[in-house]
Amino acid sequence: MNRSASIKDVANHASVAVGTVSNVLNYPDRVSQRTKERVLRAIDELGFVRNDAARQLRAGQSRTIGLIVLDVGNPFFTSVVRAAEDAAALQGSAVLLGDSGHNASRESNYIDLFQEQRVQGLLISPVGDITERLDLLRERGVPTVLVDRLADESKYSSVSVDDDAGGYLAARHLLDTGRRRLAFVGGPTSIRQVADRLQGAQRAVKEEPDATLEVLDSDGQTVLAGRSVGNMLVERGELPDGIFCANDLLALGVMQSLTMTHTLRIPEDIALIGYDDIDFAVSAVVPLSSIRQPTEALGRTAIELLAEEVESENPRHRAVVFTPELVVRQSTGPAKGSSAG
Amino acid sequence: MNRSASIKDVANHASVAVGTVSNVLNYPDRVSQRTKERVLRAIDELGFVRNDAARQLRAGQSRTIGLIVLDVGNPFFTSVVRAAEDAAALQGSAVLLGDSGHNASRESNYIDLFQEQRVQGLLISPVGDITERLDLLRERGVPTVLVDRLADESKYSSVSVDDDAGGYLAARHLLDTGRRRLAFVGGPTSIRQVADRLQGAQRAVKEEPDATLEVLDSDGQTVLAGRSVGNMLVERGELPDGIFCANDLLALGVMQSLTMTHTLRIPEDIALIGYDDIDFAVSAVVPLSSIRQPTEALGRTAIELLAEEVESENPRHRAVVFTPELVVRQSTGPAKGSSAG
DNA sequence: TCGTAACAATGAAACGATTCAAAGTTTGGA
DNA sequence: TCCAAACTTTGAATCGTTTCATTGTTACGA
Repeated sequence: MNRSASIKDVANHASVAVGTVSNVLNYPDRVSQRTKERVLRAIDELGFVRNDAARQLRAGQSRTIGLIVLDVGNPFFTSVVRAAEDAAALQGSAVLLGDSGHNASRESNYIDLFQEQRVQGLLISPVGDITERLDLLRERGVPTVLVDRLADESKYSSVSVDDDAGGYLAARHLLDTGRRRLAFVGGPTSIRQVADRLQGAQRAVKEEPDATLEVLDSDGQTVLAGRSVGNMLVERGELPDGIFCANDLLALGVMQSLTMTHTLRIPEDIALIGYDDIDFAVSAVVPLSSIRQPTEALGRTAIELLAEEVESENPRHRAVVFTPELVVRQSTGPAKGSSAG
Repeated sequence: MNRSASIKDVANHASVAVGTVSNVLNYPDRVSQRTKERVLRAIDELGFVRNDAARQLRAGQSRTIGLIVLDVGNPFFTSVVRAAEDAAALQGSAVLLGDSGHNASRESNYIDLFQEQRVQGLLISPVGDITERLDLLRERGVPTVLVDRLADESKYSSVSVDDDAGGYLAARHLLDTGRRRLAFVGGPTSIRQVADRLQGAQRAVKEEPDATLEVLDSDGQTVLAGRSVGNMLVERGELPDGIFCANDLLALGVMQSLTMTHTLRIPEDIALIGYDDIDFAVSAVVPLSSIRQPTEALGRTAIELLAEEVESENPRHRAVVFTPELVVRQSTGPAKGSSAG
C-alpha cells in the first residue's frame, strides 16, 4: 500500500512492455485480444490507477477548466456552475471551482493555482476591473472567457446578461403598477452588475417626469445586508412606494425587515422586486417578483466559447449577451387604492 | 506563447543551473542574494509559472483534497464546502469539489477522477452504502473521511450530526406545541439522513399515546418536490396538524402549496418544521422553524480529521458527532385555540 | 516456399520539477 | 599563507506517462 502501482508494475506483472500497457489504455484497437486481456487482468490485480500528473506532464495540458465565481453561496452562481460542469463533462473535461467571494486576493490566488495546474482555460466572473491580470493571462496563452460580464470583443469572449435592460424592466414594471417614489438597493456600485442595473432603472425613471429614484447603498449582496438596509428604512420612516433590489438575496432581506414591522404591507404599501429569480424567490413571505436570468444558457455557452478558443489557434472572440425576463409575482401586485397605469 | 517557460528556460536565461532555480523557489535561504535576484528577474521576464503536474509527479502526491457532496445547490452543503475550503487553505491545500447529485455513477466518476489526481485524501458524503468502493480506496491507501454520515470507527473517520436526535427534537417540539396528527415528509428513506430523522421522530411520537405519525414520501429533497407533496395533501383534504420535513427546501415547498390555498393558515391550522436552518428559512412566507446543524464545524473538522489520517501512518479513526439544535420560529407557533402542552 | 503487407509489441526519449551527492567558492582563525 | 568549515552551485537521476521509430510476428497470394 506504500506506493500505488505504476504502469511499469503492470507491464512486469503481465510480462509486456510499458508501451503496450499504454496502448491498452489509450488505443485498445492496436493491441491483440489475448494481450489486452492479460494486461487488463494485471491492472485489476494490482489495482492500477493512472497517474494524472504524469499524463499531464507528457501531454503538456490538463483536461480541467478553471471556473472562478464571485459567490458560491449565491444560487445564481451555483446554477451557472452546475450548467458549466455538465457541459464540460460532455466534452470530457472536469471543472475546478474557485470561490473568490468578491475578494481580489482570493481571486488572484485561484488564478495562480489554475495557472500552475495548466488548466485548458479559465472561466471567470471577475472582481472589479482586473484587466491587467487578464491581459497577462492572454499573453501567456491561457484562453479566458468572462462570465456575467461584458468584455471588449477584440480581446475576450464573454457571456453576459444585459443588466441595463434588466434594470429597466424592473423599474419600468414598478412604474407601470403606479409607483412613483422608487428606491434602488444595491451593493457598492463598483460592482459592474450593480451599476448597470441601476443605470437601467434610472433610464426608466427618467421617462416619468413625476417619478424619483433614491439610491440606497448596501454592504454586500446578502440576505443580511438587505435586512440592515430594510431596518434603516423602517427606522428612518420616510418610505418609498417601490423598491428594486440588485439581487433576490437583498430583496429577501429587505422583505424580512419590512414585514417584521407588521404595519407595512407588501405590495399594498411598498412594492418589491429583486433580480436573478432564484428558487427561493417564489417561496418568500410574499412571493417575490424578479428578473430572471438564463443561468443554464450562461454556463453552457461559456464552456462552448472556451472550447472555441482552445481549438482555434487564433480565434475570433465573441460576446454573447442574453436578455433577461420579467417575472411578476405577488410582491409587485397593485398598490393601495390605485389602479395600475 | 506556444509553450510556457520551463525551469530550464529560466536557468538558461539567468545563467545558472536548474537546481538553483528550484532552490530559489523552494529554499530561498540556500541561495545567495545576488543569484536570487538574477533568477527572480529571469522568472519575471519569462513569465515563468511552476508546472504543478511535474511537481506532483516528482512529489508523488498533490496538494489537493477531493470533496464530494450530494448537492451543491443545497445551502447546507455549500456552507460545509466553504468551511472546508477555508480550513484547507490554512494548511496550504486546495479543495477539488465534486457534486454527485445523489447519483451513484457521478459519484463514482468523481472518485475515479480524484484517484487519478492522487489527491491527498477524500471527503465524501456518500450516496447510499458504497462500502465496497470505499473499502477499496482504503486498501489503496487513500485517506477518506465521511461527511454527514456516521462511520464504523474501526474503518473510517467521520463527521456527522446526530440525525436521530434532530428528528426527535423536531417531532417533540411539534408535540409540545399541542399537535397530535403528525406527518413526516422525506425523500426516499434509502437516504440515511432521511431514515435517521424519521426514526428520531417516531421515537418522540411513541412517547405520546394519542399521537400518530404519517410518512409521506417525496421525490427528492428540493423545493419542487416539497411543493408536489403539499399539493397532494391539499387535494387529498385530510390534513395533519403538524408537518416535519426532512430538510428546509422540502419545507419551503410544502409551505408554498399550503399557503397558496389561502384557507389553511400556518401555524394555526398546520405547524411546519424543517431541517438544516438554511439562510432562507428565516425569510419564508412564514418564518420557518428548523433544526440547525453546525455546518462550519462539520467542514472544518472534516479537514482536521483528514489531516490526522494523512499525517500518521496508522491513524486511529475518530467519529465526531455533533448535536443539532432546535430553532423556533413562527411556523410552529401555538395551534388554533389550544395552549401548548 | 517465398515475399510482402498488415498487424503487434517493444523500449528509449521526452515532459518539467525536485533531490542530493559532489564540486566549487568564500570566510576566518592559526 | 594555509586549512577547515561553512556556504553556494551544479547537474544527473528520478517520478509515471505517452509517443513513435524500430523490430518482431503473422497471414496470404503468387
